[in-house]
Amino acid sequence: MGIQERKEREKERRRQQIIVAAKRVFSEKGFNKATMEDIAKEAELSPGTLYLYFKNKEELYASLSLRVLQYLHIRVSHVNKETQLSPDQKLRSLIDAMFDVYEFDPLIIINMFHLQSSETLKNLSDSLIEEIKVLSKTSIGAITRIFEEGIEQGIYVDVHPVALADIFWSMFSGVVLWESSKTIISEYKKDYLKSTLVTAFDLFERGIRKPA
Amino acid sequence: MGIQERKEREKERRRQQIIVAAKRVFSEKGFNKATMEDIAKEAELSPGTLYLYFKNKEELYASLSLRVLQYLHIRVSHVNKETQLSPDQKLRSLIDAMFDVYEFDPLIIINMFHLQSSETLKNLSDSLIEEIKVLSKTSIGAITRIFEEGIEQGIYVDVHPVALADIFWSMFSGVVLWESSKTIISEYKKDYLKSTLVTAFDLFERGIRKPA
Amino acid sequence: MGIQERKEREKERRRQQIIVAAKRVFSEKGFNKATMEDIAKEAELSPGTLYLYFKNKEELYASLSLRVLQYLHIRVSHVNKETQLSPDQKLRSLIDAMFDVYEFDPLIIINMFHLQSSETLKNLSDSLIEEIKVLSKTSIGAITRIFEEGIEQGIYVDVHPVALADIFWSMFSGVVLWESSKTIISEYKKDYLKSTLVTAFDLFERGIRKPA
Amino acid sequence: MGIQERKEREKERRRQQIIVAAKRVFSEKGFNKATMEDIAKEAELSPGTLYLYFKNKEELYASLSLRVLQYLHIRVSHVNKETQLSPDQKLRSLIDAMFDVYEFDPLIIINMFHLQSSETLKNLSDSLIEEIKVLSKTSIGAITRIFEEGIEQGIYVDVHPVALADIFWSMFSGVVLWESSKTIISEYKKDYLKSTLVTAFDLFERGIRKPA
DNA sequence: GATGAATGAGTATTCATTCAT
DNA sequence: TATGAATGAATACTCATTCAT
Repeated sequence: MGIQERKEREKERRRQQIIVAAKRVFSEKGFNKATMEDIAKEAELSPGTLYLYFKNKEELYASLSLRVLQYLHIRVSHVNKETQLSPDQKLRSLIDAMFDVYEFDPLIIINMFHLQSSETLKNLSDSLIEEIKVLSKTSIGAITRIFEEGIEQGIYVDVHPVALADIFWSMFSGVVLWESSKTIISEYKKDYLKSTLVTAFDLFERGIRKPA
Repeated sequence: MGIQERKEREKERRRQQIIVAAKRVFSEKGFNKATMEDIAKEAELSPGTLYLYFKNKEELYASLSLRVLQYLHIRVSHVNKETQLSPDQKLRSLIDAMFDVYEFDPLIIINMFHLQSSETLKNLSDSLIEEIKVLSKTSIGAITRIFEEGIEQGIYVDVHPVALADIFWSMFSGVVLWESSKTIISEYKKDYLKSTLVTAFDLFERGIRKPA
Repeated sequence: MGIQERKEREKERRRQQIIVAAKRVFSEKGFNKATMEDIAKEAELSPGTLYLYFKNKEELYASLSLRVLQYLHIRVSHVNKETQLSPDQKLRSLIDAMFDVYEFDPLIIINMFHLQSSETLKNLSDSLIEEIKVLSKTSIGAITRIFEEGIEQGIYVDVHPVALADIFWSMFSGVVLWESSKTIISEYKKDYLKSTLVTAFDLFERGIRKPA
Repeated sequence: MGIQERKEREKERRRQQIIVAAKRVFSEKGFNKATMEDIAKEAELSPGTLYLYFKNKEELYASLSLRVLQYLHIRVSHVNKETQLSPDQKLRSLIDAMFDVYEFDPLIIINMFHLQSSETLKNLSDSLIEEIKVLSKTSIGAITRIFEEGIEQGIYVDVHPVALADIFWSMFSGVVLWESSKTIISEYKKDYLKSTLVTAFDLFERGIRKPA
């Protein structure tokens, strides 16, 4: 391992250290109430150091969403590569992947919608925006292809596969968001979320399957 | 009309004037980038006046969500009162109501999740929090009853009706959120949202209906 | 009683009503934390009405001090007019007057030093400033004359009588201020104040009396 | 000198720089009319920096009084330690100390009464309040002991020594306050203050001394 | 690279004062 | 006279960001 490479590795380690701290702080306080100093303290670094690794607060925040997207991308691409699986088996696999995405970072999905604000996007570097767009597009693309296959094989109803993919993702994030917010506003339990997700995916499957 | 009553009316008019301005400004800039001065200017009032009608910025913001909830509540309650309708017809009616909710304020649904933060709730008056909770609960309750009926009559699959109501609402808000964010992140069109909603509700209906 | 006169009387009643309310509020909250609305509420009037009787907040505040000064003036002048009294008897009388001044408004003496700020004086009407100056001067003048007499008669030590009057007043207000502040900063009791005043006047008397 | 120590020193230097500026600005404008920006400008620092050294405006203000109290404490304690001095000599020494306190900061004594407001105390950190209380108590305690000695030795009149100490301090601050306020309200000269203090202390001494 | 002290622009909120009714 | 809704100037305080060390 060359010196260059070791440095790269060290640098990446620091980035992760910051990201982990940021995740904790943002999760607890939300974007606005969380201060860069809070995050620096949590990461046991100085505020200045944060700026060596992230252009600004918005970009640090966005990179958290990016991590989930990256994870989603990996899992979903993998499902698609298993050519020997039937569409049904792939959908099962996809749903498993979604549960893993949720386990990977249950709270950050909430925050992914922060990205929507065009005011937010203004402060992100073009390369980061590009990466987010590409990951979003390819992940949704991979999901789309699963449904496409099912439609082609006459198993799923004849609906535009892109719409199916969008609805699939919307339902997933919608349930996560809604159940998370309910835990605060009303008295529902968090454990309830997973069972709701199971039911939701169930309904979805039944909804897209062609009647025999 | 007595003087007292006229004053009440005038006061309510002012509140609406502020709410309308706030909606515009918050929609355009988001909660944080929107300043109270922006809103005051939009409402053609002075900043101080805003505070005669709303305790603080958070409460002004929350009252926007409240309006949607109130509208939702009215529409959904109404559906439930039409006892002569079959569950299927009620579901149709409910879906129509959701479209109207969306038309009523397409952007503010996004903001409803701002309420989730417990930091935000701290700054709201107890009475406002109470009202939000009650409206949320009764609206979801009314939706739940529709599904309950369908299940009792053996038309819908035997799933906990509360879960159905949650998924119904989650799917709706998930699609609205996701499509809204896509219009910025990628190049999809806004008009696409409605057709996605139609498809989503379609799938949902098919998913919950018992196979013949 | 003519209409004119009745109006005058009514007007004076209102002024007193406001002054009494202001005294209560200023005493409790201090000049800065007290708002004009607080005072208006206490007086069961509207904020606007306050401005019909007092130019501004500073002037309302100053008029409280003026009242104490007026009372002081009356009491002290009266002592001086009793020509049949010996200097010693007059000093006794003066001390009695000081106790009455303290009883008249124990807290407002604290506030009299608010007048010192030239920034404050800027906001007072010339006539009010003039009145304060005249009352201060004549009251201190009357006190001075008592000591003057004692010195002339060889009873009191040969010190400039104006200085004696200043020290007399300073000691009085110093004790009131100090004991008031102590009740908050440390754990002394308020009742202690009066006995301290008694001792202080005692010392003063002994201090100015020529040794036999 | 280690780095740690140098930093400490630098930090203390900054605190003093701010305190000196604050003293000037508060003296000139009073607590309310003085703005944090005024003080920052006077200190040639940014407003934000002030908050790195002082929790808030009230605490910055209180720390000025603390300085006088600290100086008073040092001087008064020192007097008391000189065991070879007679009570009379100690009183002389004490009076000299009071003149020095006055020279140290003639205007800030006025402000010490700002502390009295319980509203003000609310905004101070517990540790600062504690320090003020302790300094007040021990300083007054030291003064008390001087009088105690004189009473025990039969030189001074038999009055509670705590009351003597209170009156001594009240007279001092009363004269300073009154003469300061007179320089504005009427046309007296500032130089007059010192001679009044001399006379006041003189009277006090004569007052407490037992007749031969 | 890392630090953390300093910055200073930005803003929610208050409240004395006004004025149309 | 009296009102009280509306004003809008004023300001304490925060915090993302920078940069000398």
